Amino acid sequence: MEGITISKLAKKANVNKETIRYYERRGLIPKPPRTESGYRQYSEETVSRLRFIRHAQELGFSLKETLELLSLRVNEKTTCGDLQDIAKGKISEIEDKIRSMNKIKNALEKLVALCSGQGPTSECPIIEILEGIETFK
Amino acid sequence: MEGITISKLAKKANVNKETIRYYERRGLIPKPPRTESGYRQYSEETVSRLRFIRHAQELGFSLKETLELLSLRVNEKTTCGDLQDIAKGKISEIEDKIRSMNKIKNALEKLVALCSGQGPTSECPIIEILEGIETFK
DNA sequence: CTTGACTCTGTACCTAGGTACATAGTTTAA
DNA sequence: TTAAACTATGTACCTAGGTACAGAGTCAAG
Repeated sequence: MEGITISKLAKKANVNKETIRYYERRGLIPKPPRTESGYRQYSEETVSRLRFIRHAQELGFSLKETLELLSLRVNEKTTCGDLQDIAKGKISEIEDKIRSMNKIKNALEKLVALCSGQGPTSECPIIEILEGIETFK
Repeated sequence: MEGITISKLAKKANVNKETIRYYERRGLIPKPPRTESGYRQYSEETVSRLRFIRHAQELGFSLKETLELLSLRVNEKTTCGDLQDIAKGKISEIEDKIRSMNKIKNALEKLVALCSGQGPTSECPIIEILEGIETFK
């Protein structure tokens, strides 16, 4: 068999076979040529493509965003600056998330500080505060 | 009608009606008494309960964890210290998430720094690196 | 007493990112 | 040549946290 079978590709790119078919459905990887009996035949290019997708995921891009990234790449009008803008946007997004996580962390730390760690839950300020009306974000 | 109807409750607790029914199914709020015709009749207590759930959600607890929190509360053997441990565990979890987000942010910042912001995507280091074999986390 | 606003149940649908089958056909190695 | 190991398709299922109907019954105001 010429070309890489789906299992081989899955191993090479370290993803699940079903995930490859799922990506094909979502349009993240092109529909590969088939053998006469219908088996998918992949090239090394698809390995890079899957690697691209995986890296983008690791950077916090969703599959939808990754698809946009892949589409931008083949668009002649897209410039390096466009990609830079996208990356910068993602950085802001991540900064927002980090800020929000820190707020949550601070709120939890306040709860822990208030609680003596002793006695029944009926006297626990953690519960009391969770039930309270005031938001403490 | 004695008791609070589902719509009133939804307004008071600032959640969707369907969400209330969903929480009932998930066991997060107790099944309320019904009128003869089958209408749910809530008490003020449920308002606090919903408030509890919402606050827990804001603190990053999942519905499953919130259910555990609610169950702990009614367990006589649970101490204030148990709750403190749970809150502390949540703090560690959040710290892990923040660390991971910072890694992603750093990686993205490296990409942006490498990219001149000019020229076609074919020469963009962002694309090149996303395609590359090395992980740059 | 009618009409609009409300409630009930059940089920389907949604996003995100897949995983797991069942059933049928194909390829390969002993 | 036959059994194991592959592949195909389609569909259902999973977590998380809900939302949106449809169709039927109920309640309250004018």
